[in-house]
Amino acid sequence: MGKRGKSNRFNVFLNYKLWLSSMSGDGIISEEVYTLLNGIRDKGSLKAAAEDAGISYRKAWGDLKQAESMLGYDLTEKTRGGKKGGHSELTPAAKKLLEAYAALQEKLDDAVEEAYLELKKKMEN
Amino acid sequence: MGKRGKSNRFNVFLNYKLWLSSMSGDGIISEEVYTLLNGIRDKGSLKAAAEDAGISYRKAWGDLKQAESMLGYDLTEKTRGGKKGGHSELTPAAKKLLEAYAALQEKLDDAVEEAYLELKKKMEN
DNA sequence: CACCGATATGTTTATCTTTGCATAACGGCA
DNA sequence: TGCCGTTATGCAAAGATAAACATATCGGTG
Repeated sequence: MGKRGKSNRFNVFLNYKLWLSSMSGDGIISEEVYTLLNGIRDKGSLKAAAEDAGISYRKAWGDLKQAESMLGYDLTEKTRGGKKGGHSELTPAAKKLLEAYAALQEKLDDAVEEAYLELKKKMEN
Repeated sequence: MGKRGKSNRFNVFLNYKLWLSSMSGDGIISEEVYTLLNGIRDKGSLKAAAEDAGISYRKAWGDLKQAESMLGYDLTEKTRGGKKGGHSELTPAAKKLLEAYAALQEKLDDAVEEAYLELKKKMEN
């Protein structure tokens, strides 16, 4: 600590959350869906992706379904039965979305970090 | 519509939400608190600010209290009784926070808008 | 000093979200 | 053909969040 004792540090973090929504406002595509899609790409299974994301399969399935209905096209191609019981994989559209979303997120992470530092500076002076 | 019929418009909006949180993760200062502070500044009353914000007085009061406890200093100076039953006003620290937050929000609004347009372009090509 | 309107706060309801449970379909494989 | 693991989906239970309700306190003012 400085010679004037405790400094007025702004000990608070800035967080943000992104989501896509339909014009009508109902239904969203949250970062959770983004996480799920990543998981599906890596694991080939919605069940595994849900577990990785720490949410119930029931919810993961519902969220994904809603996202697809909102966009108007499928994000996953899923099969039941077969050697491993079934599997899921991303459609080309989903891959495109993931790529675009990753770029968006990176850009916003930077913007938020920058904005936070400015806020902090203002609050600490 | 173009000659090839329906175009693949990306008819989805990008939304975002900001909040400040303590390091420990518990407790947040959401945009709601920002709205409340603005209302208090304009109306001189937490009750009125809560109504304007469309939330219950009970919640507004609790949110504000939590925000103050998180920051470690008061954002409002409140009195009970008196000619108008009581009133609330912002502390200098709160005014500073509001200013800083407004600047932050403007900057991020721009960043999000820009990022959205890029996303849209990528998804529509 | 009784009244008014706002702050202050505990307690109970209501609402919304997520999980959990149950059940079915599917298709390789032993 | 019976078993396995996954997708698919309805429904009830549990948890989280916010609203409502109930008081109490305070200090001008009529």
